[in-house]
Order: sequence, then structure tokens, then C-alpha cells
Amino acid sequence: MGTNSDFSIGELSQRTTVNIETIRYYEKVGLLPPPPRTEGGHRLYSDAHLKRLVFIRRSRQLGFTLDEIRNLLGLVDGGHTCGEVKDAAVHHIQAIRKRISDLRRMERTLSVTAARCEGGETPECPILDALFATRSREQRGA
Amino acid sequence: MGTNSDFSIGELSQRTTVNIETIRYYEKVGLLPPPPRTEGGHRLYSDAHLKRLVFIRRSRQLGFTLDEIRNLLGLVDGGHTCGEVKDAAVHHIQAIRKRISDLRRMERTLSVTAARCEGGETPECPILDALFATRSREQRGA
DNA sequence: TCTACAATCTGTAGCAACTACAGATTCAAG
DNA sequence: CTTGAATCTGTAGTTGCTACAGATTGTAGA
Repeated sequence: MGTNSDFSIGELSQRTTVNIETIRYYEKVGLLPPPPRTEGGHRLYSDAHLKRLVFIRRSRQLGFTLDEIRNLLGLVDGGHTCGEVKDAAVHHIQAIRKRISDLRRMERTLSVTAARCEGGETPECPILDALFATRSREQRGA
Repeated sequence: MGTNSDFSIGELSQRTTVNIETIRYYEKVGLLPPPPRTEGGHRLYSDAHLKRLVFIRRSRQLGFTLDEIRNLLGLVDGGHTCGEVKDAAVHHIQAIRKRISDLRRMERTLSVTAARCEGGETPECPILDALFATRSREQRGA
């Protein structure tokens, strides 16, 4: 079942929505194993590559770095335990939560500042004033 | 009021919590004007530089890119209108909101997946299975 | 079969926004 | 005057790609 015939890098690119250059890059940095080639030197991929590349793409979408993905793939390749993988995931979830709260703080600050702004043609601008203020909110405490 | 005497790059670095190398980098890419130098060639900064660097640092903390900051500083340097600045800010707020919602989606997906995980010593792992699955949630729709 | 022309090949350089050296010089304190 | 810390310039590394250039290969139509 499924297509098992080999296919070109172009087809792999289309089927995974991963850029051709990016695929070659992943090979270069050791995330994708070098595939067999045609006589002329063109890469020939199979379903195993496809699955692995989908794994990488999906992990990237979830915000894992290439290094983290390398680790995950190491767990896949070598024997792994579910606990190790879960640790990595939980760690990553925490990092994401921190980034979200950082961004929320940014958003609040900017919104509050922009709300004080009437727009229009005046050269006075509360936003610029706030950015230029010597003492900032977080420095005053809270 | 305020210290108006000139100071070294090291002091500027400490007072702004911006790396020395980063300060020189900002000068190189045109965000900070080249300061006067001592006879020996060391940079001598004054309060104007300090304010500008604080502005840059704060804008970076709010997630503006250097390019966007360059624009903001352009508005500061040239005549500007409050409307222009507000437009930039609102645009930026929207970008931040999008990033937050992206991250939230990531977080949800990962949390749900990790929750199905018992950890422990078994080599079976729902997380890896999910990452390797041929069809993903978003591909199935919704 | 020959000829286009698309696809792929390798290798290098660029992007953001820094950071990290090396090796030379200068400054400030004792 | 010496010592050691600070600063100087310039280049290269980082992450995760993307964008070429110039050569080669694969493939479809005439």
C-alpha cells in the first residue's frame, strides 16, 4: 500500500511543502540521511525519507529547534524511552508558555501606550515619549 | 540635573544593559551615531547616546526589528506626525497578536499530545507517533 | 534521434541580530 | 613607570534557511 517507488527531490518538496534548498540543507546538517542517486547524480527518495521529513517539518511547526529535532530523531533511531521524549516535550511546552507570556506583556504595554495616542497630525507622540522616557515601567517596579 | 559628562562604552553598556559588542554593532548599522573619540580612539558617549540606546533597547524588548526601529528613529529625527508612529505601533501589535495565537496553537497541540503519554520506560511513545503520523490534525481539517 | 527546456546538481554568499574571538592599543591606578 | 583592565578593529561564527551562478542531467515533443 502507498507509493513505494522512488521520487525526485522536487516531488518530495511538493509532497512535504518543504523547500528543495531546505531539504538539501537538512541533508547537509545531518537531519536527513543521504539518499541513493541516479547515474547522473540526482537524489532518489523513498517513503522513509518522506516520513522523516514530515516529522521534521511538523516538529519545526511546533517550534522545536533543529538541535532539539536532532535529539528527538536520535531517540527515534536509537532505542528510546517514552519518558525521555516526554521530558523533552514538557520542557518545550514550558519554553513556549514563557514566550507567550513575554509577548502578552509586550502587547499590553504597546496597547496601553498606543491608546493614549490620538493619531493625527501633531508632532507630539506619547508612544515616542514612552520609548524615550528615562525610567520605564518595569524599572519603577511591578 | 543628570550626569552630563562623557563616559566610556563600558559604562554605557552597564547603564543600558546592552552588550558592548552590540553597541558597536548598532553604530556600524547606523542606529547609533558615531560618537566623538579620545585621543587614543576610545569612544566617548554622552546622555543623548544613552537616551537613544535606551530607546533602541526598549523597542527591541517590545519586539520591533532593527529595521522598524530605524524607521521610528527616522520619525524622531525628521519631522514626524503622531499618526505615523501610531500606525507603526498598531501594525506591530497585530503582528504580536498573531504570534501569540500561533504559539497558543503550538502549546495546545503539544499539551494534548504529551498528556497521552505515560512516560516511563516503554519504547512506545504517543508523541513520536503523532509527529510521525502521515496525516496531521490540520491536514484532516479544522 | 535530436533538441529544447525543465529540473537538479554543487558551492558560495546572503539574511537578522547578534556573539565571540584574536591581536593590537590605550587608559587608569599604584 | 609598570601592570592589568578596558577598548580598539576586523573577521568569523551562530540559526535556519534562501538565493543565486554556472554546470549538468532528465524528459518530452518533433
